[in-house]
Amino acid sequence: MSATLTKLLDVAEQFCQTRGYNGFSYRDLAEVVGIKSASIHYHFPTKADLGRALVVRYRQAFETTRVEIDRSEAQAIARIRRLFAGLADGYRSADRICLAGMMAAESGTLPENVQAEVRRFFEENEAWLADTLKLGVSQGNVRPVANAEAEAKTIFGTIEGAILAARAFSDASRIRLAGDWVIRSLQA
Amino acid sequence: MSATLTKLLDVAEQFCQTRGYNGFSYRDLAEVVGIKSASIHYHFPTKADLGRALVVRYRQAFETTRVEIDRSEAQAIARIRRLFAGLADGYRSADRICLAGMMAAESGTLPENVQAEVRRFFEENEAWLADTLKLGVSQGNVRPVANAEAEAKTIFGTIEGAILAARAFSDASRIRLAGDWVIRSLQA
DNA sequence: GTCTATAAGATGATAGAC
DNA sequence: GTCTATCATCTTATAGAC
Repeated sequence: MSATLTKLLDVAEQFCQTRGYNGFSYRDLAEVVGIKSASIHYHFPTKADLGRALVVRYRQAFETTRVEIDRSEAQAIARIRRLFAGLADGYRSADRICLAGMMAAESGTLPENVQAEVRRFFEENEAWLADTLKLGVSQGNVRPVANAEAEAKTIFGTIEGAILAARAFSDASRIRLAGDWVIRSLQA
Repeated sequence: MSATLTKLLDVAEQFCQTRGYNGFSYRDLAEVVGIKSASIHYHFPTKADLGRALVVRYRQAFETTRVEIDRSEAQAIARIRRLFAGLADGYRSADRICLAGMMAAESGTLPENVQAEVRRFFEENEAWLADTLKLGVSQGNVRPVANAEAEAKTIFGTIEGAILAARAFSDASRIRLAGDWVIRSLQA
């Protein structure tokens, strides 16, 4: 992967997480990366191509994160906390909300194949959360769950919503608050 | 309030909840309302004026909703359910997410005074939720809460996040799921 | 209140040179 | 890979007639 391509994705990701897919242009991108806007079309013929590449990379990064969490952490509760931290990471560093959360809001303006990648981001994280909930129950740290898949959806949405509110208030503590609330509820 | 003004706000609200503040133009608006885009500037000189008017009206509508809930419903749990229903209403009718949730995501591109109105929307609903939680505790239907204000923030964010995910999946059941989860957690 | 006309600038995108 | 040049279209906004 070329250095320019990486830089394009890095800057576009930041723009997309802070301003939205409809909130930045090839020109904005070009100015920061240091090439002309026409040159971006060499790497991403259409903006839809760029949008899709952004979600795919973001999704894969979280896949890597989850694998790393599973490798280094045995306890389910600790694993879940680590996923929350991963989601909050971007926010803390530069007021970035979750890329998939932003795109979920913008769904109505996105090409269908980009929307599909956004859904897959949710699905993969929720599936992992469901499995981890079951693990927690078997470890005795999590209260019995009637429907792990359903609870996983709500839990993931809770963190996504907390990040959204954190952005509105420029207050990262809302993410920690939500994480603590979820964990407490799972241990009750 | 003139009929055109109301229609402008109605259509703009729908656009804003489905495509975002940056996802529609005066032209889009004009086509649906049936006047020319230049005429919109008579009602809202700048798009920022329109954006602010949208949040203010949305905020006031929820104020009215909360007053009506308090008037007609005695039980705290039932009141909270009604607020959730109010938030989900727009979604069910036309895939609309919460206007304030959308704008929270788009914060980075919004004028500061619009952002302030968005924060106020969160604050007012969260304050009401905190009061209602305390009421529920005194009624014996809600478990003791250490910090009602903090819990209210997380609960509100949970519903906002659920609406976001519902949009991504075109699946309104995610909102009901989150509401049930919150209520169950409050009764545990 | 709504129109026509118009402006200055932005936007995504293409063609072809280097 | 990146550039210049160019495009058609869209965007917010203003001036002035009706």
